[in-house]
Amino acid sequence: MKNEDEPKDKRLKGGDAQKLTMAEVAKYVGVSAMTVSRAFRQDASVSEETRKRIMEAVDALGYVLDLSAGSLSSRRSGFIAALVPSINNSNFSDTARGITDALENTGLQLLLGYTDYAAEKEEKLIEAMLRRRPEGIILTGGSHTDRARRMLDKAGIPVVETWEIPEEPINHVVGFSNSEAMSLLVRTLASQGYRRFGYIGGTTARDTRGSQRRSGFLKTVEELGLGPGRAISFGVPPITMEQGGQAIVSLLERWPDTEVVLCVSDLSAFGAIMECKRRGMRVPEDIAIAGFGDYEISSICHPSITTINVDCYGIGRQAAVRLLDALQAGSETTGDEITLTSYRVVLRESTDRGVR
Amino acid sequence: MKNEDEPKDKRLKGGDAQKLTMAEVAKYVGVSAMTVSRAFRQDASVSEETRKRIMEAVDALGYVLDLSAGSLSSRRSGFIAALVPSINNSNFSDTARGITDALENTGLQLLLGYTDYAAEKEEKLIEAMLRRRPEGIILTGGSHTDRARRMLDKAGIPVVETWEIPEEPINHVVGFSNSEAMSLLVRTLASQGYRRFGYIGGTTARDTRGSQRRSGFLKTVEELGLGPGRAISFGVPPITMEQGGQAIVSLLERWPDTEVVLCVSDLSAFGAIMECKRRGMRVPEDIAIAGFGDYEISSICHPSITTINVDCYGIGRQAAVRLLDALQAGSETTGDEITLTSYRVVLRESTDRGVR
DNA sequence: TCTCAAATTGTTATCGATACCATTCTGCCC
DNA sequence: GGGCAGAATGGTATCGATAACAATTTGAGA
Repeated sequence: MKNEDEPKDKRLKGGDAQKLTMAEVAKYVGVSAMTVSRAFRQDASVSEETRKRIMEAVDALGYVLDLSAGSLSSRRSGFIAALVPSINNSNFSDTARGITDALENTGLQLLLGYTDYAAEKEEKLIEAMLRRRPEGIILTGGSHTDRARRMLDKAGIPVVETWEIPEEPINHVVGFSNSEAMSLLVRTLASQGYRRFGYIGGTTARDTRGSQRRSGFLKTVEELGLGPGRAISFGVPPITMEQGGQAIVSLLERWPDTEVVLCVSDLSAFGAIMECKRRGMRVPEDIAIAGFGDYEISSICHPSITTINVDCYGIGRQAAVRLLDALQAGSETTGDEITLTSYRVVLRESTDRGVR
Repeated sequence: MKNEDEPKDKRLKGGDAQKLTMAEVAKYVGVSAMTVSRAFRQDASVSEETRKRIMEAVDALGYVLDLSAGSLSSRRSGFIAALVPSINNSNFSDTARGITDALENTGLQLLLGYTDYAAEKEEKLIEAMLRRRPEGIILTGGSHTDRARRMLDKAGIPVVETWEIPEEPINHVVGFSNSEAMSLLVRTLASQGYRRFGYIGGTTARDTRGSQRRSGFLKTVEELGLGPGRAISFGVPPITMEQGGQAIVSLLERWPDTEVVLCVSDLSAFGAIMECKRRGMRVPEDIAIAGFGDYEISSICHPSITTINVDCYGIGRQAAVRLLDALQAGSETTGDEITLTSYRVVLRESTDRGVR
């Protein structure tokens, strides 16, 4: 046991270092590589004394475990893959945070990708992810290409679809009905006396949640006998604040007597409100506006925005927990139940015209 | 070559599948595993005809390449690691998007982590990332624990620090001086006649960019002979819209005659503006307010918010490009230059009192 | 027809850790 | 004191692809 603790600090910036392997740590300590490997895991049986010596050596040498080698032999990659439509949307980044938090201290790491609301990009990403042999995968929505479905099926890992209730779930589901949530908002506002409803959303092809909200809107307006809903499609999802502003202008040009406008998201609602104010209209006195998603901005801005609060973080967290459960259960599949997540209407100033 | 193209579609949901290996594809096609491996890369020399046959087999069998095995033997993980303070902040998610986009079609995949503005969490994440042997790593800021620096040094991979100009850069830098940017904003507003400046930011310990903005503010106010700056610390970074509102109340209680308030970010500025309006103050007539970061909201809201536009996406993109260059260059390190990214003052309604 | 370089394909060793099984050691009990 | 369970440790094969080199085929030119 020579005393070479200090490997002559020769500032080797980016170079020969990194050759370090478990075997060398083992030699340094005077044990076998297998024992070093065990020292890195908690469940393994290594004497406390040996582990301590090994960890000191690891520290002194600056060794860092190589998981890519480990995962090959153990057949466990330690990855969970998750795909969200957009990473810039705070609803989805909340979900991503929920996943990450749930994964903490499980030894699993998140591989995150964003699909840009495109099924083809999702397909490509799924393949890229599967090449890393994730132990489970979390998707947003239930709309996938055939090849994507086949790959997922073949992969034989638990799959969780989130943020909606797919008609044909692949496996696990953690989400809610966007259509019913929007329907609830329509009914709530209708019960407050609103009659002439408008809707603003993106062109539907890519954003399935958006199109479900739209159809929930249309269906409910009809059911309530409030005539055909006045819906505007504007821009490629996700629609921005600015597009929300442009859309409401179109809508009011076409149907000037609209009383209340529901938007596919708070962001477009905010843009719509600001545009109305800029044009001298008062919200909610002249026009009431509501959003969807309960973004931070909606409770802060003036007027504050009526919306649907969705448990974004909880969706991520629960999806990850479902996945962890499924992994624990192993092949004795626990049945493909649907976990419904909560949502609720949050009434705020933007639709508050007092008693009507 | 038996015709077993259709492996009797036996709906094997999550089970025995997945055993598929390159060798089996090879056997199926009647070539060696090596040839299959070559077929997956573009540069490799395989006859077009063979590649086609192999790819058909891959398709028919549903084989998915296993990169964890490949990266072990090729000694290239195909990962780039990136750490950002928060994934929920649109400035940083723009940066993450810039990185991802720059990585497209390079065969490199992003491993993303968020540090929650904590150096200790960063240290843990760096270790977790290094265990995957990334080929390069992108960090936010220049403040790291000693152990983190040592690990990075030892790893011998290119490191890019972003979003600020560290005093002691590890390697590459892509960023700008937060202090000077804030200073520019102060000077610009001073030239418009503002004299009594206030500042709102989080408690400084964790958010180094925030503290640089603060010190840039204080220094410049002093230099201009405008007396000691009136700075409020409020809340743990990142400070929210709501905290921005609370902070400006404190600030105005203490210094009621403040003319203009600069905020560490647009989000807190927005919260501050809304709170002022709620209390019946007019912005900018009674109090002018400015932010930092040029978030989408700032151009849309009313009044629109004066701010510093930062090229968040470009920071990510350029950081990734620097990394790719460094990887290409190999060990002939290309010198540790600093790439400065642009920023500019964007004057909007929230500080526009007309000619003063 | 023969030669030789380039293109294509195959063989074997290896990447660095872990699974699996064998071995050694410790200490307790009858 | 012998036997034996259980803890600690070691040896070897292996995970699934790719590097490196060898072997074979192809085709153009002499």
